[in-house]
Amino acid sequence: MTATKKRRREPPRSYHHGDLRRSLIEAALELLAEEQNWTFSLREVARRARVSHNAPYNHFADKQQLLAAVAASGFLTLRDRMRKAIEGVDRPDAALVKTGVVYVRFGIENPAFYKLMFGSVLGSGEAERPEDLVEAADAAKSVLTGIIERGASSAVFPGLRNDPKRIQLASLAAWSLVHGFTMLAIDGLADGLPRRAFNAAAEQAAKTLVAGLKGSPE
Amino acid sequence: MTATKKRRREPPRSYHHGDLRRSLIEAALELLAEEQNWTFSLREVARRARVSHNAPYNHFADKQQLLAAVAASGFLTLRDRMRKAIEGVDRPDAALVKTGVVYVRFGIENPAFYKLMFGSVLGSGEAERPEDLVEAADAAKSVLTGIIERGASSAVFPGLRNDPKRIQLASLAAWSLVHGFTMLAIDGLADGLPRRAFNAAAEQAAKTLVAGLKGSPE
DNA sequence: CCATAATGTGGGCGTTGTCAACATAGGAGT
DNA sequence: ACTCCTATGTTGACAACGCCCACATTATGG
Repeated sequence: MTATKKRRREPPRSYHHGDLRRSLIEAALELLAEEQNWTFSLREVARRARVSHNAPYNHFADKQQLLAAVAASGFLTLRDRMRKAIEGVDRPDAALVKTGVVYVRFGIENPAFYKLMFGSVLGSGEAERPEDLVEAADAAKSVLTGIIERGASSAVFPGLRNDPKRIQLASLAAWSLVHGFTMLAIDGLADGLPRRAFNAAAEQAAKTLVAGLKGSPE
Repeated sequence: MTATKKRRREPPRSYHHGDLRRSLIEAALELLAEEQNWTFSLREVARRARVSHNAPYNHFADKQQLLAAVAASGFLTLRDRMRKAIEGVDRPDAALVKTGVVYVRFGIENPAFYKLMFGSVLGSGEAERPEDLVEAADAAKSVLTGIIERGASSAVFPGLRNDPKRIQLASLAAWSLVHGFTMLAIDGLADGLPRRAFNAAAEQAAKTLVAGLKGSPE
């Protein structure tokens, strides 16, 4: 697919839009950033993209599916940011802390976006979870898991004993910590921490967990 | 002439309801449990309580306020469960682990309820957060904080040095861990852990953090 | 005993999500 | 080139929603 399509100079003023699917996702992202929630209507998204209120249904089965696509894109950019953040870092313990800080910052800087990623579809009680979304979420998690695996195999985290089961649990704990921290910070439940103290607090929290991983097994 | 009053009859179901406010909250809880989300309409809640679609507005400014009341009640029962769980436990480290497990279990057993507590109002981008709700959330958190304070003053968590600032951060980290773990578990992102493994996993995660707290300061 | 607040009812407005029917454009096969 | 198919867009409609209004009914206290 994506063979070389004829690049018509004709701008998308025609009846057909060109790449409406992407436009809709971008419009949704705009609204999300402006209103800091996803209560905007599908019709409003369509208006932004200058199409009729029913055009979106050619690309998304319903509003949920559009939100799911937005959420998936969020997980992917989050993954990329974490990857970039640890490009030069060798020590797994340092990398883990760094990743946590970047993760939390992403959430705090895009609160509504971050909440949407987890809140709009994943936990909405729908048994039907779009494949793309779950994949994207796993891709983000795999950054954490990868670091912990390296730490386990290089004996930086001796408590894990290089045991896949323990590694899995530790990764889950790490994700839990950063995810929970981010959520609480966004929700304004992180005590009276001033805005710029979040980074330090996140770093401290991550270090506490890493200290636990460095220790011997219980 | 038309306004003839027949007030000799007095069934318990009079024009006024009695305690509609509570009934509405209970109806909302029912719907929440049944549908596992809070997309139900305010009118549906009113129907459950057998009142007109406008009666709720005498007790709640809007739908959000009703959900906020439901959320607040959730935080209070969560607090109670945690308190009860550690009634006989003396050692702060054991109490902390126990509390975490109970916390996670509450969330997993009432997934939609738990998500509502954090998702419907707190993080909805509204600057206006009902006082009751924030208070109730703090009350739940205070159980964790209380344990960590005891651990700090009794030198079970020497890393904290009995320093209020460090205690605050550690409490936040603890809450982050259990909150994040619960959310991920609810969202089905906790790997392929079988349902009954959650307890063990939660316990392990909590222990890892506690191990970090027990260690010396960095 | 009645004025007034508290509480519940019915009607209505503008908007929403989604369905159905129809219109248009671009390609594939002949 | 012509036709037909399919992807994609449009308009129209409907029931349901949140919330506002005016009004009805009860409770209360001066």
